Amino acid sequence: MTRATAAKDGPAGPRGGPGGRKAEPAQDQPPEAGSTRERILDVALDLFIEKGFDGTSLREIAEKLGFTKAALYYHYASKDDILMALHMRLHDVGRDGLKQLTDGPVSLATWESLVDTVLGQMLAQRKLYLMHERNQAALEKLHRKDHDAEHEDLQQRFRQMLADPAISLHDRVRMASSFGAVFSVLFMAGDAFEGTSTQELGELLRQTVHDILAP
Amino acid sequence: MTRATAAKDGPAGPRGGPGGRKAEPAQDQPPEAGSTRERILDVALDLFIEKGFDGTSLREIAEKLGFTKAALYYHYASKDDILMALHMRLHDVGRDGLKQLTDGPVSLATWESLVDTVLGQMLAQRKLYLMHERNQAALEKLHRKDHDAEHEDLQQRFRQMLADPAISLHDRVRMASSFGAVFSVLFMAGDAFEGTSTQELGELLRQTVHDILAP
DNA sequence: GTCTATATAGGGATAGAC
DNA sequence: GTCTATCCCTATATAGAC
Repeated sequence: MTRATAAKDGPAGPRGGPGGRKAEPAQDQPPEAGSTRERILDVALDLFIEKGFDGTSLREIAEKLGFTKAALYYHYASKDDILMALHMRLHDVGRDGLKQLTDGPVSLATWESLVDTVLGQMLAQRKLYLMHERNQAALEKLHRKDHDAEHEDLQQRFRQMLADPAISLHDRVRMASSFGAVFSVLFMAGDAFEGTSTQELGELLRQTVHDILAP
Repeated sequence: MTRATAAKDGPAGPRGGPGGRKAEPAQDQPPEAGSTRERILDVALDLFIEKGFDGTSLREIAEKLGFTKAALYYHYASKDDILMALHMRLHDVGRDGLKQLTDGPVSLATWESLVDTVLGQMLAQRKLYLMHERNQAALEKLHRKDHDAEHEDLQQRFRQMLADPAISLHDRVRMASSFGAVFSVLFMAGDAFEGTSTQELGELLRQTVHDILAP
């Protein structure tokens, strides 16, 4: 395909630090929108969805960007690093949603509002969620290595709540089902709902979620 | 990609068919339960779920079985062949369910009975479905190569119906959601419902599905 | 920041002995 | 049916030039 020549190749200097070279500073800086670093992620995101993480080679990513494999290593220390960066994108998105998660008991009402929040995020960041869904094995492998960083994954928290013995089995099935409703429409239906506006789809799904959780 | 040289259909192993050089049992026979061929699939199934198809090496499979990588090639011509054999297991299971799929119009009632059928199959063949869910990229790649064999996949048929313009958007969302309910409880909830009997889970899910599709 | 060239590892697959 | 040994290829990753 044609390369996305965005005209503005970023300002000089690897601010924040190009992946783990010998002794580079950490890269916790805010990501600049059109930077090469970000463009790499955009391309990788598409390929990881289409061919899977393992099925995608660095050469493919580089070629789509118009340069060679080796150049990627200036921006990311490893292939895993690219996956991790994409994971962090989702992590940032999900942080807001997790804030409303108190440590207290979960009611069907709080669950509904949680699912509503996540639904909004999924509609806005569809590809990011899709990539995660289709590369769970690779992501788990990644997590095993970096067992630092608080693993308050959305997925993990969800599963915890679904296993909460304080909630009746009936309700837990409904909770899981309501999430599955959203998930299947957005990520498993192929292009069956492609022509539908996100707004309309969102409304229909919110209503569905509500009905599933209704007593 | 696999190598381009040499013959593609390596005549290895006890599969019948053209070119099988040894006098071995044909492949279209009923699979013998405890046979090495079946044990290979059992081990591969677990590993493909845990580490993904690409993340699993033939060496790993062989080691779990107590012999070496090369021995696998007596039973299967390639790694893809193993995946395909697992896919066929599911194909066989799904055939019954697809029988009730007429070419006529789909009502919510027929959809419900279809989901009920699939639910039963999923409860009985949980790992097989889970493997498919977690290796969609690899399976799609496989399908591209073998563009023979009628691909009336369950997934494909489902998506077709969900895109049917003769059905209202509202109903199609409900249809997808009902499937997602089943899916999420069985495959996305981790071990949250591990302690629950399949019967009880089945009943709760059938009721949920019914409620989602109810007018 | 990107290139060429290269090191290195691991995987799938084959040949032929037993 | 399984083994050892080997081939070939592709992939990640590194070194150093420009």
